Amino acid sequence: MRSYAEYCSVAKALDLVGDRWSLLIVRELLILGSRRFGELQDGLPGIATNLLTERLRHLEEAGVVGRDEAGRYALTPWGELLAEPIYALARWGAPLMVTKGDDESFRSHWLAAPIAFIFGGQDPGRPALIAEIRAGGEPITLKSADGMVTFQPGPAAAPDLVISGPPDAIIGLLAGRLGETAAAELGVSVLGDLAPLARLRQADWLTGPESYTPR
Amino acid sequence: MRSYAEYCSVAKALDLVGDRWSLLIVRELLILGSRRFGELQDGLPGIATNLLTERLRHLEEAGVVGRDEAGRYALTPWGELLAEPIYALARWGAPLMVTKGDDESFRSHWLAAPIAFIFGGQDPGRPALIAEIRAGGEPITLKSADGMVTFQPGPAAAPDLVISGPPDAIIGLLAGRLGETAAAELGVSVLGDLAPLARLRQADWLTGPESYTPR
DNA sequence: CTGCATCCGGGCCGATACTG
DNA sequence: CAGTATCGGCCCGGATGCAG
Repeated sequence: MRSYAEYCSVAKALDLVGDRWSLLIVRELLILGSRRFGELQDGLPGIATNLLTERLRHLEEAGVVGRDEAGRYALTPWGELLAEPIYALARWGAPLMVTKGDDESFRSHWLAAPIAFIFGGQDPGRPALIAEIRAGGEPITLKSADGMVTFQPGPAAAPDLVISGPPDAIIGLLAGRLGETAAAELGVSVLGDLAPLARLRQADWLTGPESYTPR
Repeated sequence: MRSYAEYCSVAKALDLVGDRWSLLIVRELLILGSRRFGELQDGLPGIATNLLTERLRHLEEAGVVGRDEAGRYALTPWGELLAEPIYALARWGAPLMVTKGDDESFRSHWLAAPIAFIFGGQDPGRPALIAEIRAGGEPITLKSADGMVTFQPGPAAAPDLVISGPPDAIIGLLAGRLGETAAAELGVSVLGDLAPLARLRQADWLTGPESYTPR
């Protein structure tokens, strides 16, 4: 992208990561760690290979992305700092997540951001729990331990709870916006007890004031 | 911009504000409040008028921007929430601000972000102070009162301190990266006592670890 | 003067084919 | 698997025109 040529930090940041796809490439590396070209491509449905190549080269030049011994792409320490702007954008876009359009693609690891907001922070009183979430594609694991809730891609070894269903309904259930019966009507099936999960929840993500809802 | 069509909060946010210029339009409205078309144009050097029109329409449709009684553009409550992602981006891009290129345009109100980081937070022990900063174009005012430092566009009525000079040197001085003599060599002139200003400073913006410096 | 609409050249994007 | 090459089309940039 052509530079804005402004002596402004926002403009300079956008000069580096403002191109189409760039921030989504960073999102992939942020959530999943180092990735190969083909893995990135899978997490960016519809991206053209030449664009992925060009963006990666550009991000490498800028010092945002590097390559490990195995030739896989990974964020540099400076690139990791993009977590803040990206998660801030994700939180801002949260009201747009109430329903999933049929034409929209989905990868289960994209649930990392919602999970980070809903179960964020530390709380010593929070019960330990391992939940496996199956929202399509590869399952993901949500683990509560030592008062912290963490996200992991991949299935859980010994889950206390397994939740399966469409992603929008699962987000509604996790966020507390939908009850178990309401979620069940939307196709969510639960194996195990949901009550401990409700005690993990911190934020009212997606349940903010009406006035913030777009349109 | 064409939609990413992903069920992901980041992608959906970028569907709305990921176009070229969009976030900079929001930056203008965030810093300066409601603005007219021509005022926006002045704060976005190089934007084509048709693009400004198109972006404003798009942001209006999305519920990010509205118009007041006088027909001026202003952020909606939801649009105001973009402050977080935009300021996060600004902070991330901070290491790129050490020097100003000659080809880069500058508007003094863009100093709002640096000032917010350098003098952020509340601190009851902070002295009261009014400083006028002349970095080119319209002066801006930095006011410390009740432990908070605030930014205002426009000159100060009764400043305790007036700082004039090129923007990059002024940022270096404000951030504490440059001493008064070093800043003077770069063309900064100071009227009044700088010592109280140094006591306002909170963050080590732009003085972070070397490893974060790109390239 | 402000706020836009139109037009056009060029560059960026998207899709597919192709190669080591 | 990891890109490179190519090409049509859309978006961007800059200039111009115009109505209130």
